[in-house]
Formats: sequence, structure tokens, C-alpha cells
Amino acid sequence: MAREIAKAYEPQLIEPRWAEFWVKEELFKADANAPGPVFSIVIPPPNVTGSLHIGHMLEHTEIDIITRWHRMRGYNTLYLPGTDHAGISTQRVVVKQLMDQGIDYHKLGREEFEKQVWKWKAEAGGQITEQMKGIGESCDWSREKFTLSPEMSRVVREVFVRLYEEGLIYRETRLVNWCPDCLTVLSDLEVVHEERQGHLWYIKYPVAGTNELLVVATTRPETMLGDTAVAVNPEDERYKHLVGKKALLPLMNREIPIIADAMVDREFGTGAVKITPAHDPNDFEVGRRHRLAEIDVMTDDGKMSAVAGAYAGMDRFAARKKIVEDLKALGLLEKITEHANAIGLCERSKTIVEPRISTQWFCRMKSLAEPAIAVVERGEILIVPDNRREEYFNWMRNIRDWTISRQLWWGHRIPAWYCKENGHVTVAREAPAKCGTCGSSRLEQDPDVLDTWFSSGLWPFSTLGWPENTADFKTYYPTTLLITGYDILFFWVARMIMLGIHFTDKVPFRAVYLHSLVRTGSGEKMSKSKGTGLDPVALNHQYGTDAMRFCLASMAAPGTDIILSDDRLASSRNFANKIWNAARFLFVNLDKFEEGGTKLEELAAPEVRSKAPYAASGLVPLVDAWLFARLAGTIETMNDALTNYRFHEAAQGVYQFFWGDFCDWYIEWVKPELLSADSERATVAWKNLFAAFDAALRLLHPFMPFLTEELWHQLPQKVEAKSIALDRFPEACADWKNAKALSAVALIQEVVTALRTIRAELKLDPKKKVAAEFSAAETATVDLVQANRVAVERFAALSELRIVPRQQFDAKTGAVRSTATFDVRIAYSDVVDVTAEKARLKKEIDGLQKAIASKEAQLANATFRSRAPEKIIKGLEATLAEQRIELKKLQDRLDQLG
RNA sequence: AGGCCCGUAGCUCAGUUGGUUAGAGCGCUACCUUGACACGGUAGAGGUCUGGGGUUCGAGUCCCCACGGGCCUACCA
Repeated sequence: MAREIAKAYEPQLIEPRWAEFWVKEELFKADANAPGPVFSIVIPPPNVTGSLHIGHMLEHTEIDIITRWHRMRGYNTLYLPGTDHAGISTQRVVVKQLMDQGIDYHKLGREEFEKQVWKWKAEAGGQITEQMKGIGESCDWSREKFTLSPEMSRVVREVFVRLYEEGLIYRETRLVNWCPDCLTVLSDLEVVHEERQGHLWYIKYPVAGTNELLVVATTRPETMLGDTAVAVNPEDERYKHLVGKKALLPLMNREIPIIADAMVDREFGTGAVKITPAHDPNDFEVGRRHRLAEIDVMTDDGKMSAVAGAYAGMDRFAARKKIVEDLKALGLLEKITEHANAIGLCERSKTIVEPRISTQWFCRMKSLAEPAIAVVERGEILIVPDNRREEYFNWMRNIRDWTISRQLWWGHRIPAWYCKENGHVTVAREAPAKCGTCGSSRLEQDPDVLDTWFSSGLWPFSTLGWPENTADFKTYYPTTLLITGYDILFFWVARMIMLGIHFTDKVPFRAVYLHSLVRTGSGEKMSKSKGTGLDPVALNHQYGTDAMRFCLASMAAPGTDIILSDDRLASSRNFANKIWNAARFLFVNLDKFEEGGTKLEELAAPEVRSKAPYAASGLVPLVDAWLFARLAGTIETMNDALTNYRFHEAAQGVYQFFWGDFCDWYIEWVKPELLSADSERATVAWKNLFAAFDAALRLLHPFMPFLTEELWHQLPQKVEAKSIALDRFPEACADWKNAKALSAVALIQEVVTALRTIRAELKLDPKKKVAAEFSAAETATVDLVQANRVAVERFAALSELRIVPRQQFDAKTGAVRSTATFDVRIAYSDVVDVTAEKARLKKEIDGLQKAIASKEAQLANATFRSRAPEKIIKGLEATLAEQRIELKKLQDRLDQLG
């Protein structure tokens, strides 16, 4: 029966089918009671608002490769998927959507708004999950979680209450980061700093009761409306006489004290600082020290407030302009200078963050951080690449309390109730019927929600059933590994470690692999808003998901960012096509072979494959032995690479094996034998070929799941076998290792290449068969080439390879190539380009002479001989000997050419 | 202000503890539409590892300085 197999690999025709199959068959459903070592990994939950971007593609590719690899090695494997409710982003998205419909969400009311968000989530929120299924991630979808589900909410409340009871969560009024666009407080981490060119305005403050003017410099003139003091350094002779006097605040006509505080830098500006405790972190500190009034001159949406005098109601930036103009008109503006400063922006909205006094909930971090530092120090959690360890330590050792409340409606509502009678606070797991202190039933729940990262911080154990000691929790916690981006090391990783240890007494994961960031061609972080992002879904469609995965993996060297290019993607696509065509070759020829009566079952059934390599006439043919030796080496390389998260090395290993060894050499070598009349040799070749092909598919499967699944199903499998994903990753059999076969084939390859090189230089028609001569000093070399003469003749398109003794080797005519171990020659009657040949020889002689000279010098050095390891010296001497022989040959050849 | 990373072939990148003529993919050149594959085959050209100094028998690899690029942390108005 002839097999149908397309000429080129068309991933679009294959991927959807397998993606659906994997999900439908629940192939990756984990069993907490299954035997074997455990591998478990939880997904860094992507925002439910999001769609798959290139960063996810990289992250998920790495996770899936490691996961599939473990599963194929017999681990009890769990890859737990899920999404994050992403408080601010999601709320922003839905608010905007409502606004587009002309609906103000405030008017809708909290309850109705929440309903709208859930509705939106149900309709649009599953996009990324669907995309993950589409790209074939081997998740256990039955265990999918959402950070805001009732199940997760229970855990969040449990954690909040416990921390509150332990005194680690508290409520306080202080200066916080406020986003006037998102209308919520932000944690320090959610404020991104950007260097901007601004100005320094020098403003004259009249000193009450004198004719003096005190000049202060500020970057934010609009805040002066809330000034409650002017500060100078106590040591500053220029201003000593003014301390204790009053300044008259321009525009507001308010008297404010002139105070002395050591925080003032005498060198900066004028050495006199306006103090606005309600709008600047430094000033806030000074204000508390000196018991100054805190006047908030702004509203929550960044406008000037009622206490801002004539400027009330103006936008904060418009007010700045107007204030500067007014000061100028009054003659109170001394000068304006250029000044660069780092400005705080809201991560989400990019709005300039306003420091503002507010009552919020905080989490005390110091005591949580200490054990989290210790586990990393002790290596109980491995951070890879390890240079990130220092960043982690640095941040953890200087950790500050975490603002955990947010003025949003979408999120985990803070489980605190205020007594309307007397303000008592009751914190509880479930809504209390009455105040825990006074018994009043007039309670009101805190309107705020928790920072999204608060629930994310519980992810590794909340998803596995904690606080119950479930089977999942017992089996899969601590998780084995976390793969995530280094940009959320503090946001997320650090907090999971702290909360994980605190609540479970165990680390949440044994290792953290921080993957690279995918950058644009110009090296910037890809950004959707700038339009510089690549759409992985489109690219997957264009090149195939497997090609995309392979490409990302092959570039994913730890610690280096990835710049993705079309060229690189195309090369991975070509690799997929190469494999496809290797399969095509097998099946097309198999059709012919089967006409002889031997069926695929007999050549490639699992039990047949398991006994490879097969011998012909009692001996495993050299090239077959070589192929399996290469296979064993590749398996070891890949296992070693993946153990150390060196995805690029593993990818390179399988690429080299499949394309270089399997396609370029092995298939070419055995081609004639596959349809040979010698049916024993043909059968052996087929069996070995299929066994190696099958092993190669399994090696490649974690990287290219679709293609390998498709081709694997074309080989006979055990009756109950459903997927290559559940087959075993090949193991490097000790029997396969064969150093002799490796070096023997390497020599044959060298001979072939030397002959081909001559042909190319002589510009011989590739189809024209010519005679060649071979000679070598060692008998073993001669025997080897003799034994493989037919293969060499075919590889180099020779009519005949004559093996001649050294002394009979005619190097005087024709074109010659020599190595230290052998010489080859092709007789050629036409005129050879002597000048070119001489130039080539001279260049090679030059290089060799340099190499020889440096080795001779090194070996002549007594210190080197006494200090270098024996192995190096011996190696050097051996190479030197070879190079001398080669040099001699080249020089002789050059002499012959005159 | 402090800390980290990077600078290797035209391009994008590898190069594990310092050790023998520095690798890959793409691109380029030449030849080849051979019965798996032009998303292919064969052969080839092309770097002295940003610059300078140092340690060492020996440095792309370790140290110092400079230049160039990126990132993180940080309350100088």
C-alpha cells in the first residue's frame, strides 16, 4: 500500500489535530497516587486579560520542553495551568469597554461592575488558555486554576487573617504612591522610574518681618500650595539667622516656619528646601519630625483640591504652568534651570505617580524575608543563572513593607470590617455578624481589594489544595521548578518564597530558572503599545509552532536575551521540513521494499526497534555502529544540557544528530543497501534505520511535539500506545558507545571531504565519475578505507578508488590533498590552476608554520613542561607531530608545482 | 548614587571549571534542479575575540582601567 506523504511539511494541516487530541484525551492528566519520582511545575499565571505574546511563547516553550522531557523519563509529572485575575489591568480593560458604551462604572455600582467583569472574563478571558491549548502545551487542564476563584479566595482570606493575627499585616496612614489615573495606591515595585529632562524653579519666599527673600529650588512648583515649612541645614551659616522666623508662602499668603533639619543638602539648589509633607517622601519624614501640618492640595484624580486656593480644580500640570506664570508676574521667580531627574510612573498607565497621604494596609516584610534569604543562601532553592542570586539578596536585605491594599473593585476584598459605632476593626475569614470588640452589628467591610501579587504569592500551594493536606499537596508540593522571567523576581518569585516558607514550612520550589527576555532587533524590550512586539500566533502560523519552539529553544542560552529574526525562524522551519523529508524518504522507499514481501511491522515494531542495532553476517556494520554511538552521545549531551537548563545546547545536539549525522551521512551511506539484493543487509539496514529514526523522534519530541507526534504514529506502535509524549525518552545504552566506530567513520568522512574538495577545485561536473588514488602509512587506515571503498566511491562520485602503497603514490600529477594520515589524488589531464593551487598551499603552510612554531616554543619552555598537566603536553606533542608531517607534505607539493 | 550584564565572522548568537589551528545558523561565493528535501546538496571565503594594562608556563575565558550598549535597585528637593 502506497503511503501518502506531502512533499513539504505543512504544519498548519497537522497541528490543530494533535492539539485537540492531546486535550481531548486528557493525555497529561496527573495522578497524585502514581508511582515514580515527581516532577511538578506550576505555570506563572498569565493575566486573564492577556493574549499570548512572544515572552509567554518562550516561557511556555521552556516549561513544556522540561515537562515533556521529565514525563518521557518516567516521572510522575504535573504541569499545572491557570490564569491571574490581574486587578488593575482587568479593571482598566472593562472600565474602558463600559466607557465606550457610554457607561460610567461608578454609576453602575460595585456589585454590578463585578458582574460585568465576570461576564467579560467568561467571554473574553479564556483567550490565552485557548492559545496555550493551540500550541500544544502539555498541561493538566483538569487542574486549571484562576487566582480569583472562590477556591483561591478562601486561601487568600486564610492567609490574610493569619498574617493579621500574627501582627504582620497592619493598617496605617502614611505617604504612598498614588496613581491618579488608576485611582489606586501602588506598591513601590509598581512604580517604574524614568529619567526625564525637567526644570528646577527657583522661587523667592519673603521672610516675614524682614526685607529678605529666601530662595528655594523645586522641581514641582505646584506642590508649594501645600508647603508647611521651609528647611535649611542647621550648619548652614547663610541661613542660621533665619531659623525660627516665618516665611510668607507666595500665592497662598500663609506664614510657614523656617526650620533646621540635617536632611537638607547645602550644596543642592540654594540650600533651602520648601517642605510639602503631603506630597514628597522626604518632606513627609521632615514633617513628622517637626510635627508640621500635612496639607493635601490634590484630589485623587490629580487635580488641585479645594485647599489649593485659586488653583482649585485645575489639573496638576496646568496648575504648575499657571503657578510659574503667576510667580513670574509677582517677580518671585528668580530663575529656571535645566534639571534631569528620575520620575516615577505607574507601571500600568504610565501616568506620573503622585506621592500622597493615605490610609492603607501593609505587610511587614522583614521577618518574612529572613528565612527566604536563608534558603537561597543554603542552596535549598537554586536560582539560575546564579548572578540573579545577588539581585535577590540585595533586594531582600533592603526590603520595605509592602502596600497590599488597592482601591479597586476587581480583586480579593480585604476581609476587614469596621464597626460603624466606634471604628473597631474585625478581621475574619467569613463576614462577621457583629463587631468582635463591642458586639455591634453595624459593620461595613473595607471597600479595598488586595494587590494581585498577594494572591499570586500563594500560587504554588494554593493551587495544590493548601491549607488542606490533599493528595496533590502531599505529592506535588514543593514543586520541582519555577520557570519565569527575571523581571518579576521581586514582584512574584521573592514573595512566593517568603509566603511559601511562612505558611508551609517548605520552600515552594527547589529551583528557579529565570529565562531571557525576547527583544526587538534594536535590542529593546518588545512592547505592544510601541508596536514592536512580534505576534507569536501569527509566527506560529507562518513557520509552524514546532519551528517557533525550536528556534526559541535554540537561542535560549541562560542569561542572554533573545533577538528573534526571520532568518533564524526560517532555519528552524527548514529543520522541521528536513525531518519531514527524511520520513518521506523512509516511507517512499519502504513502499518499494515492501513489494519484496517484508512489511513495516517486521522492520519497525517496538520490540524490533528495541533490539537495534542489528548485525549483518554476525557483525554490526560500521556505519550502523557509528550511528548508534552518535545517538548515545547525543542523548547524553541532551540530558546533561536539559538538566542545566541549557536549552540551546540540547537543541543544537538534536539538530546536529538529525540533520548532520542521520540525514547527511547515515541515510546517504545506506541508501543503496536499502533496496539491495542482499536481503539480509537490506533488512538490517531498514531495522537500524527505523530504530534510529524512532529514537531521534523521541529525542526531538520535547522540542517539536507536533511533527514528532505525527511521524511517530506512522511507525508501528504498541496497541495501547496513544502518544509519543507518553513514550520513553531514549536512554544511552552502554552497548551503543563505540569510540572505534566514531573515529573510523570520522576518517572516512575526512577522505570523502578531501576528494570532494579536489573535485570542487577542479570544477568537475558533479555527475562525472573520475578515478582517484588513496594512500596511507598505517595499515589499519588502508584496511579501513579498503573495507569502505564502495561507500567512498559513491560519496565522492568516483569510477574507482585505487588504493596504492605509499611509495607508488603518484603525487606529481593531478590534484592532491594530504593530511597527516593519508593522501588522495585525482588524476586530471586538463590544466590545473597552478597559481591558485600554489596560493592555497602557501596559505596553509603559513598557518601550519605558525601553529608549529608556537607549539615548539611552548614545549621548549621548561616552566610549561613542569607546570602544565601531562595530558596537555602529550596532546600538544601528538598534534605537533601530525602537523609536521602535514607541513612536509604541503611543502613537497609546493616544490613539485615549481 | 549603588549593583549587575553584554561588546567574538557581514547579521543574530554559542564558547561549562584558563590549555592543543575560536564554533553554529543566516547571509555571501562557486558548482549542482541526482529518483526524501532548492525549506535541498557539495565545496569555499570570512573573526585574533571593543581598546589598553596586568596575573599566568599559557587568557576570548581571571583582575584593573577606558570606551560603547542594555538592565535592576534608590526618597536628593
